[in-house]
Amino acid sequence: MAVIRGLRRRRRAAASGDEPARPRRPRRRIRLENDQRKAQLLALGQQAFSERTYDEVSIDDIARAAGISKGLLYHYFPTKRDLYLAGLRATAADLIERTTAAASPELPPLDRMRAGLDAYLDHVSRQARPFVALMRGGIGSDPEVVGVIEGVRATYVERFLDNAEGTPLAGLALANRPLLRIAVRGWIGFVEAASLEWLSRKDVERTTLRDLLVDALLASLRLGAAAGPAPS
Amino acid sequence: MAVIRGLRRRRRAAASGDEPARPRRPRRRIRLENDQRKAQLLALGQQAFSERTYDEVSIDDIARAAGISKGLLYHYFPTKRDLYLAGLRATAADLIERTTAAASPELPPLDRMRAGLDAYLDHVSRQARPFVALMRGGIGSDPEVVGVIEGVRATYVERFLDNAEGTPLAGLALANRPLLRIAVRGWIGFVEAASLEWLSRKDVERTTLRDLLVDALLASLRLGAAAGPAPS
DNA sequence: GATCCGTATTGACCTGAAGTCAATAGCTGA
DNA sequence: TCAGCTATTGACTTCAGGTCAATACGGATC
Repeated sequence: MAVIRGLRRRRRAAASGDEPARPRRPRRRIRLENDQRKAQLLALGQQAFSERTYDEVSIDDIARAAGISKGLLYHYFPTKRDLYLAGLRATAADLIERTTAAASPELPPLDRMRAGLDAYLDHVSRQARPFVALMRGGIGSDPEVVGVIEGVRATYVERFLDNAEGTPLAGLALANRPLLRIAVRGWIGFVEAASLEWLSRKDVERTTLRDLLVDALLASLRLGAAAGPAPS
Repeated sequence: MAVIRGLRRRRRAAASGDEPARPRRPRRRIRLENDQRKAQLLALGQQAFSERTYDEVSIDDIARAAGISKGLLYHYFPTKRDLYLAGLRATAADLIERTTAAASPELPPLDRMRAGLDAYLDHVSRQARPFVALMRGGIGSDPEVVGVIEGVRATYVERFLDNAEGTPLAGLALANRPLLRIAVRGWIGFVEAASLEWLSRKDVERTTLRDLLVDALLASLRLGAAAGPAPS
C-alpha cells in the first residue's frame, strides 16, 4: 500500500503539476511517559481484542485509536502477538487473583470451592465476549497463548487437588494417580463447557450452576480415586 | 494499473542485463479430472494442516506439493479457509460415522455408550496431532470452524440424551431441562479435556479411561436431572 | 492425421497488513 | 537558551493470500 502510494504521488507530481506538493505540516507530537504509553496501548489492545477477532484487529487500528503511528506501537510491543499476549496475561492474572482471594483458606472446603467458583463465574459473566472468543479458539494454536490458558488450568488443577484434602477424599495421595489427574483435568473442561453453555442462554441461576459444578467436582474426584468400571 | 505493470517490467529488464532472459520452457502441464484434482488437493490439505499450524501452512506449499500452480488451487478452493474447512468437515463426518456405526442401537444402553466412546477414543488416538491442534485453538475463532466443531458436539449431546432413555433416568423429559443440557454439554467438555490429558501421557489404559467417561456421563445426567445443591 | 474446442492450468500481478529503521521533534535539566 | 535524551514519525520492505487474462492439454470430429 505504502509503495503504491509513493508511486502514485510521484506519478501525479510528474504528470499533473496542478497539486503543488503541499508541505504537509506534521501534526503536533504528544509525548507520554514510557509507562503511561505502554499502559494505554495495553488497555486499547485488550479492548480491541475483546470486541473483534485477533485478525480482524489490525495494528493500524490500534495505533489510530491511540493517536500514534504504527512504528511507535512496535516500539512498545515487538509484534502484534506480544500485544495480544500481554493483554491475555493480564486478564489471566486477574482471574487467578480474584478466585484466589475469594477462596479463603479459612473457609470449610466446600465453601471454599463454592466461593472460588462464584468468583470464576462472576469473572466469566463480566468478560463474556472475550471469554467466549478465547475458548472458541482465540488466536490460532499459538504455543504461548495455549501456554497461558493451560497455566490457568494447571493452577486450578493443583488448587482443587489440594482443596480436596479436606473432603472425605483426604489422604489418598491424590496428585500422583494418573486417573485422578485425568478426572480433575476433565472436570476443568466440564466447567469451561458448562460456562459457555450457560452464557449462551442464562436460563439457570448462577448458584444452581455453581452447585452443579461443585457436585461434578466431587463426583470426578470420587471416580478418579476409585479405579473400578461402571456397574453393568 | 497498466502503467505500474509496465514500469515494473521495464525496470527489471533494464536493471538486470546479466541474466539472459532464458526462454523459460514451461513445464509440461498434467491435466487431471476435476474430481481427482479436488480429492488430491483435499488430501494434501488435510495432511499439511495436521502436521503444521493453519498459518504455518501456506497455499504455495500445498500447490507445490501437488505440483500445480497456486492459481489452480484457487480454482478448486476459493480461499485457504475453504480448503481447511473441507478437510475438517470430512474428518468430522468420519468421526460421527465411525462412532455411530460402533454404537449399535441393538446393544444395551451402557454397552452402546462404551462402544461409542471406544470408537471416539480410537479416532482420537489415531488422529492425535490434528485433534490436539484443533482443540487447542485450531484456526483462530473462525465462525465456520466453530460451527463444525459445535455441530459434532451437538450431535453427541442429542445422542447421549436419547441413549439415556434406556437408563435409570428414562422418562424425565430430559432435553428440555436447562440444567441437564448444561450438564451434558459440560460432560462433552469433560471428554475432550480428559482425552487431551490422556493423549499427553498415555499412562492409563484406554478401557479405564472409557469407563471413567461412562461413569462421568451417568453422574452428569444424575446431577443435571436432580436440581438440588450439594450437601454441606 | 489434422484441427477444433472446452476447460484445466498457468504465472505475473494486485492487495493489504505485519514489521523495520533512519530521521525528527518534544521535553528536561543545566 | 541550548544540548541531549528518547519518544515519535512515516516512508519503506516483506510476505502471503487472492485475481485474472492468456495458454495449452487432450478428447472429439472430420
